[in-house]
Amino acid sequence: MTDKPLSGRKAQAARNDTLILEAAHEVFVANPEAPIAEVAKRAGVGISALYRRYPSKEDLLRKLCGDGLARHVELVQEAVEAEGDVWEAFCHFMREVVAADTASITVKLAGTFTPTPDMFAAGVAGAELNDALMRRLHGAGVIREDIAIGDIIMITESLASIAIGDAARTRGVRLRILELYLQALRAPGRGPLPGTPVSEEEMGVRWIPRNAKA
Amino acid sequence: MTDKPLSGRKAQAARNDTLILEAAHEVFVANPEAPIAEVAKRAGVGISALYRRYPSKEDLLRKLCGDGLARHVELVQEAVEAEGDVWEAFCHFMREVVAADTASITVKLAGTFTPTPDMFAAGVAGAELNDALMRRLHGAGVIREDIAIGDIIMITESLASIAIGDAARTRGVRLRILELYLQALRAPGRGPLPGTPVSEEEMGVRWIPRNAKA
DNA sequence: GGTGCAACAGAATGAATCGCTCTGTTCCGG
DNA sequence: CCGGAACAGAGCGATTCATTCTGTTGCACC
Repeated sequence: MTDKPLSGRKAQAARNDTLILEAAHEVFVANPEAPIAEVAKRAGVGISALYRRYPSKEDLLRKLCGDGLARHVELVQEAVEAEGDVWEAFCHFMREVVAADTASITVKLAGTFTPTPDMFAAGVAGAELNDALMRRLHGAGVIREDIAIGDIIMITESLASIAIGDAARTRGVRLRILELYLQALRAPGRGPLPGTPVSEEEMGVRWIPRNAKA
Repeated sequence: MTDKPLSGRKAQAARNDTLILEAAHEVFVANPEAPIAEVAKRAGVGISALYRRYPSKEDLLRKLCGDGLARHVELVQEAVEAEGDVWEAFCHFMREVVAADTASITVKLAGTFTPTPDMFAAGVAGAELNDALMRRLHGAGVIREDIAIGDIIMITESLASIAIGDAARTRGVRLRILELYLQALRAPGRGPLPGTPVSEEEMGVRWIPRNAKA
């Protein structure tokens, strides 16, 4: 049982695993309502290769969203635990979030499937880490005092909506605009902000599946 | 021929005109692919009331988008011609753009219909006015030097993507985040921006209808 | 009080889309 | 040469939606 060549059908299967996930990510970020056939085409495989792995489209979506969420939680954790300059850790975190496109996936796909308990758990864990991150930033006095976590989330989501040209160009532009945000977020602010930040409950609504009748 | 009461069927018809447009705006901003029946329901009229006014869904979309574009051009013009504080005029302009939701409509609907020559003309006029506005801002030295019009457009579009709670709440949050942007845009910046602004050509692509085969 | 018609509501239609299943094919391991 | 895992993609059935069609209503005018 060597594991280098892993030749033949097995190899193709293993390759297809990641091929499919990558294709699905690209396709569904570009268009959350894309047909499953488009994912297959992008991955260069047949439809049955998809259904062999996931019992239904919803399952694939769930997997994708779960991965995105997990990655996001990972990034927040890193930011919370990072040693050294607190502000730099935050900037790095934000750039990573934009680059990994985790906000795109979670926001655009939210409501297209019924979440699993695991995802709820991850969501809760993420929320707590978010709070920890904010406390850390405020404690160090590096971020404007009137900024709450809801603002940060709105920012990442608004950045995720930017799409122009190909994926690389899109990322470049998002990172450019992100820099504007970062400079604006840094304490002290140049002036007060109107309104109130978005609260946890306001965001939670999005996770209920959009099937119920009016 | 009094024109106050304008009783009976005529009155209802006139009322329906605006009712339908408002409903269509709300519905399509919330979901650009919404069925025409939803617009009818929101407007509280039957489907035939729509088809009496617009030959097809595409025509309605065009009308909506055209109106949004026209309004946008109006706002830019005001900003360019405004007397007094240049920066204040710009801030006012941005707040109006966010409040009027013109970016939402034009971006989300772009590509869902074939544009008319008029719309191209309006687009060109708008682009020129945009440039004039930027020249004015840079001339007065109130905006960061490294900001181009493409950045401003990305900003308005990213703001337009924010949606949470009802329309009023959404607008409040957008205005809040806008304030962050405005503070970041004000000269002098706190640091350089990476990448390059989005160019005119990059944006133009979106207006070609999304029908052609791959 | 009847008549024509503009304006309307909403059901019926026909075309398209899409998730999923099913049939047949390929190619590796033994 | 055989069995079966893995696959490609056509076909099916359900759903969705733009548009059309069939009445219905109420106003203006006689």
